[in-house]
Amino acid sequence: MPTDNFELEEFLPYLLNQSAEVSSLAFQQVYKDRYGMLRTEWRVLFHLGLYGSMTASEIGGRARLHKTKISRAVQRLAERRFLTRTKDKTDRRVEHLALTAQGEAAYKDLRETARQYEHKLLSVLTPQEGTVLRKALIKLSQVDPGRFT
Amino acid sequence: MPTDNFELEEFLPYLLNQSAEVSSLAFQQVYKDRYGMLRTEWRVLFHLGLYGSMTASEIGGRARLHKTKISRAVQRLAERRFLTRTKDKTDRRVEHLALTAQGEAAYKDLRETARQYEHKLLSVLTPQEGTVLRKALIKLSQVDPGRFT
DNA sequence: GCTTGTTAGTTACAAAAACAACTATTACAT
DNA sequence: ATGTAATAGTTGTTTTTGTAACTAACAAGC
Repeated sequence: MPTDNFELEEFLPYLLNQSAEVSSLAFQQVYKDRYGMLRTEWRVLFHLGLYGSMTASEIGGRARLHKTKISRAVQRLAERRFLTRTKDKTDRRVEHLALTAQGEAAYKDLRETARQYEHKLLSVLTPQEGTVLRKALIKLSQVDPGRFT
Repeated sequence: MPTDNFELEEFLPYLLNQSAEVSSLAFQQVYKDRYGMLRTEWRVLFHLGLYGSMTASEIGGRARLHKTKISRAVQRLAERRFLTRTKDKTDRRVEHLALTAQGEAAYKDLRETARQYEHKLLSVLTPQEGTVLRKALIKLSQVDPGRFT
């Protein structure tokens, strides 16, 4: 039985992954069951609901999602009439994406569910932990990935 | 431009996922480049390195990994001589897994790298943030996933 | 004009994950 | 003892993802 002072259970990337997984699971079930959406689709939906009409690459920039993922998510969302795509007049490469009424409704429903869900999550923590956690996560998620290497 | 008080960038599962992804990326590169390992393989290796000989399902219980993932990770690790599998005498269903010398060496190397890497990650945060973050994550990761639903 | 480079987005193929069904072995209840 | 359920682990099939190569349109330099 080896003994050393390294604890896997305290290794930050490990903890982050475990927490992310646990905290996503129940919510994932919601958008999957109610709307048959995948994680990327949900994200695209939320970006559009939150910031209005955007292009695929704008979403990609904000959400750190690869363009192929977005392309496929947009396709599926369009097929299911959650969003519409309209070509830009001046630059025919870009497409403006916007939620349909149905997409808007799904967004609002999920947003409300998300709010409640987050509330439940936070109830596991003290208020101070909640605040600091969020702050720390914002810092971490904004780290330049190339910073180490 | 819709305005409402819900901020995607502050939604906890979203933040957790983003941070987990960012924080895993650089380290993932290490075990991939140096040992050709996948994430699950690295986890299995670490569990064995940390807790000594274990069975596949013990690892699964601790790491919350599905048995099929473990099965395949163990296969690959065994092929590459990072671990050995020996059948239990009394219960012929179970196999005891243990690191080979080579596996032990890889584990130690990666553990040291992990330590340093974590140090760099933490340098983005204040000491207080680091402590509280870890505590909060431990709480979150231990939440029963069925608690909501 | 034309050549070269860049950007938006798609498509094709390979790698990995998820899920379900399976074998083998042990436990347990009648 | 024997039929049923449970456990350990594997295998096969389907989804998703990752990666690279591609088309189309614009931009810039000459």
